[in-house]
Amino acid sequence: VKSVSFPPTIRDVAKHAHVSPATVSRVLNGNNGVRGPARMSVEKAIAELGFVPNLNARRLSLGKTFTIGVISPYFIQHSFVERLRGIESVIGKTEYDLIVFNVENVEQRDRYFANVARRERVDGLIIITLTPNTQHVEQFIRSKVPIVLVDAQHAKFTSICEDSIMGGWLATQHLISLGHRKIGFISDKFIDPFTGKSRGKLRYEGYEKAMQSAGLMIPSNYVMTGLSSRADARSMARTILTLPDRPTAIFAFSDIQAIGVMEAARELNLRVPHDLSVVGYDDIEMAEVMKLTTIHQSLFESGVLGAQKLLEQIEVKQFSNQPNMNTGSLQQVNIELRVRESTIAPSI
Amino acid sequence: VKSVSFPPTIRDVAKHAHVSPATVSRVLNGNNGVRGPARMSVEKAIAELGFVPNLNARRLSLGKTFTIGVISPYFIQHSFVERLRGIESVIGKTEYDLIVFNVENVEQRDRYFANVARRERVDGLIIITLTPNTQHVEQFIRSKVPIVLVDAQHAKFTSICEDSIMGGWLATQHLISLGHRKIGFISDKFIDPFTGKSRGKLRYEGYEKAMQSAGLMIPSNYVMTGLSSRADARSMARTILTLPDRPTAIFAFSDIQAIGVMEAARELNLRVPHDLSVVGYDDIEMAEVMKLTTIHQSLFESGVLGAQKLLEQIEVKQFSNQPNMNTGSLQQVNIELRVRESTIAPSI
DNA sequence: CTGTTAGCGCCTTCAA
DNA sequence: TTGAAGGCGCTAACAG
Repeated sequence: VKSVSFPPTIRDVAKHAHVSPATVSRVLNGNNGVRGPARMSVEKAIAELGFVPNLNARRLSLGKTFTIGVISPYFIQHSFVERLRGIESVIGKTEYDLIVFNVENVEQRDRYFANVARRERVDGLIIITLTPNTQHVEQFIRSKVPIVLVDAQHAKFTSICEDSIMGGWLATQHLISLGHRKIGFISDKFIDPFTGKSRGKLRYEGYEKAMQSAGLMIPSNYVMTGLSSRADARSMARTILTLPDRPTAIFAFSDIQAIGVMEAARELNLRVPHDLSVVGYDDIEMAEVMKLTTIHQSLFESGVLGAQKLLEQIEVKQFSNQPNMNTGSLQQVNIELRVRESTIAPSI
Repeated sequence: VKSVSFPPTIRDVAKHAHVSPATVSRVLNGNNGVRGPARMSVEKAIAELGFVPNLNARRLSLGKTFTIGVISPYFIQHSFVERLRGIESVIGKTEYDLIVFNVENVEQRDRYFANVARRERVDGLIIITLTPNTQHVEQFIRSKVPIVLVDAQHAKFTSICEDSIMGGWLATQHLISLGHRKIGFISDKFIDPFTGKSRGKLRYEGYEKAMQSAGLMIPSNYVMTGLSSRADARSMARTILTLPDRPTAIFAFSDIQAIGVMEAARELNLRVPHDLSVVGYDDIEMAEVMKLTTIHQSLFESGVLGAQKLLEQIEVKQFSNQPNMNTGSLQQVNIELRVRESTIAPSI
């Protein structure tokens, strides 16, 4: 028995099998022709020593990181977990590791965008809910790292998101067809220095379109935007619901906000749905529990799609050294209206 | 201007600053004496070229990975996200990257345990909710990788978890002091080939203790265990609540299960809390929305603690090459009863 | 088909 | 204080 280091290296295996390290490397890396006997003894040695190739050495040698980065704001956001699961379900089956970055403010975002989007850090990057600005875009392009946007959209990058205008329209149209004529809208900020363009703006456009087609007015105080938390939505809803001529229905940007609206209604002794109909967006687990009518979007699937698109781009880049081939493509995720018990015809 | 590769290497910087690579490395790695002028020109060159050291090269050279792994079952579990956030809040401030592994079945778990717990893969490992078995423990010790358990406990490893017996006792005692005498208990499986020992067993012990102290019976059909999902809890609750002599209160292993219980009650036209009191565990966001009485445990804090303990172990290991110094220490996370509107004195 | 050699980018003795 | 040289473990080009 030769002296072997722990963990064993490729050289230990080579000695053990009486071959050269190169040969071991060859059997490791697939089908390059290695003859029967040599291959056998190498495989035997690998098994005996419990050899596993050192990932860092491979990374350095190959100039690949075998790592996919995920940058997302607000890990706590319910939609994030679902998307991460989707991403993981794809990446977990590959040789890539998944490394996550949570960003909570502008500085952190800029730092991560600059430091993570480098060829030596990740082979690909999935950015969730953050829309890169011009400066970021330049950095990204220069870095040549394949990038996919999920729940955000930019002409220069493959983007995965639902048709928010359609979603806004569906939700609003549902309320209109129930007979509502006074419909409020609550959202996160339409534009925000942190996340960039919000999906809320597009959902508003859908809302607006439906209202206009039905010949309905949108009083300016029926529309409020703020932070995306439940508490903020609750306070916005309180404002709208105490208006002299309050709406009979509210469409909220997200389920979390919609639940905030329901809480505000409860505080004001308004029964949902009899006194107030509420529609949310996302169809998180809580929506089902709360029997909230909502727009279902497959968050998990958006993660899956994002990961798949990214892997494709990485592959394309490896074959033809022309990065960012597919960029700008927009992949829409299906959405559909899920009617539950929070919406009903207006009683007033 | 010299020709520089992109991204620039330490050699490019050296040329640019008319010094040797070693000198650059020295200024990079801190306070090793580098004289004023040399240091200045190196720093200038670094800034001008936008040089960032190649992480993989550092990793290989230093034999460190600058990576912390997190292995958890069920990414979707609400508690996971909170804990991950806690972990991230600590690790994000360090030079370590966070790499996540989602395990969904026994094979995957064993594979990750074997492949991830290696010095060349991670500098430390946080394992959530999974109790390692004897074979895993051997592997872990042999690997010399610092490991911390969160929401699980093992004598050989630093463990972070709440006092589940106390929690079970608190919840049950609350119901008893309200006047309940017939109290059911619903839990995930006490022992499971996948996760190992469940916290549920300990919570049961607390429940049992409180019941016994109060001289109350625990009919065997008042206790059920199964999958930890809402749906499974709902079906278990349905069974218990349709018993000829049904309990007036149910204590559930988790908030998610408690909500399943509430749903079952709703289906059976039992009002919560008037006809049935329900207590949960964890205090996830949904618990507040559902006004569920629950045991609050600081999930975020358990992540923070786990990460801190791990970093300590890594540091200790670096100074004295004696790994796993602190092992076996058990760090308890605070818990407290949060009384909301799902519990009330029994009316029957 | 297989061994030898050089190199990925950095860090760290060892001399000077 | 600084430079030269060698090595981390693996892969790939080039001989044989």
